[in-house]
Amino acid sequence: MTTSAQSLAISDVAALTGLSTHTLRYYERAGLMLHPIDRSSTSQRQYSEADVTWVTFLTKLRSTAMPIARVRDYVELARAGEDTSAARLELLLIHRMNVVAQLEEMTKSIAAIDFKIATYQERITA
Amino acid sequence: MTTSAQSLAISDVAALTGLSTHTLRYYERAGLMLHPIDRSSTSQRQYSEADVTWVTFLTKLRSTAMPIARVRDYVELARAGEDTSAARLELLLIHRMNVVAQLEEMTKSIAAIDFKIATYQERITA
DNA sequence: ATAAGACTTCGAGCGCACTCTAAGTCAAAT
DNA sequence: ATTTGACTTAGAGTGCGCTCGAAGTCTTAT
Repeated sequence: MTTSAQSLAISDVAALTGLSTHTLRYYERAGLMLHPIDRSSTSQRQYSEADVTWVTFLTKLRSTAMPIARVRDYVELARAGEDTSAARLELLLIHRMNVVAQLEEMTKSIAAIDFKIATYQERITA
Repeated sequence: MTTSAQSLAISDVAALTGLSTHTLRYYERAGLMLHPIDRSSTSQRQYSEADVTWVTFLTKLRSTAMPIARVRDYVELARAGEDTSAARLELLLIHRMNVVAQLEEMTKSIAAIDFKIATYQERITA
């Protein structure tokens, strides 16, 4: 239900990002968007390309387990203007450390699972 | 509060595994243990080394986002006896695929985050 | 002997992140 | 003209995984 080359309907954004329209509205309500999404004359949301770019980045933060509240902190800094760059950088660097720790833990876990898998495979082929 | 060299109190297991005593009891109630944990004469739980080994593996499954219900499926297979080995192997192999997919997604996400971090660092040093 | 503290049970409560419902408006298709 | 289906809102409901509370028992230290 695209209304122009420049603006996308919520269903388009849902299709592009893999989020449901419910979730997109929820994210906006939860203060995770950089600004309220533009509305048509009939008050339907009109997403810009930049909005989609942001939603896409947002899903990267979420898929690395950044809590909604932290994303909101980041967004509030972004809305506060250019002089919060250092604070936003710090927030991302701290998050990056968490992600690296998660990856390490998962890597250790998969090694344990692989070990178990190997014992099953030996047992079964025997 | 260890009661012997062979059996461990719930608080010991909590300390060893990083889980809370509440969580250990919850896991048992939820059917995630291979069998009910032995009790002392005063009905306090007495964990064996094998129990701790299992809890440790269980935390590996959980830390790779295996749902409680799937862990329970695995445990029920294990309880059903030796001839469910193939089914347990299959369950672990499917889980392994999920974990690899998660790792890939997180790796893509961290790349996007790193890109963003780099733009902040350029902006700040400029 | 008494007090402190760890244990027990069962069930309720919580936090997170959606996810859905209901009632209503609007636009495009037949 | 009417039906279909997507959209809107506010608020309630859901599912998961714990997490806690209350009331009581038992052990250990003073």
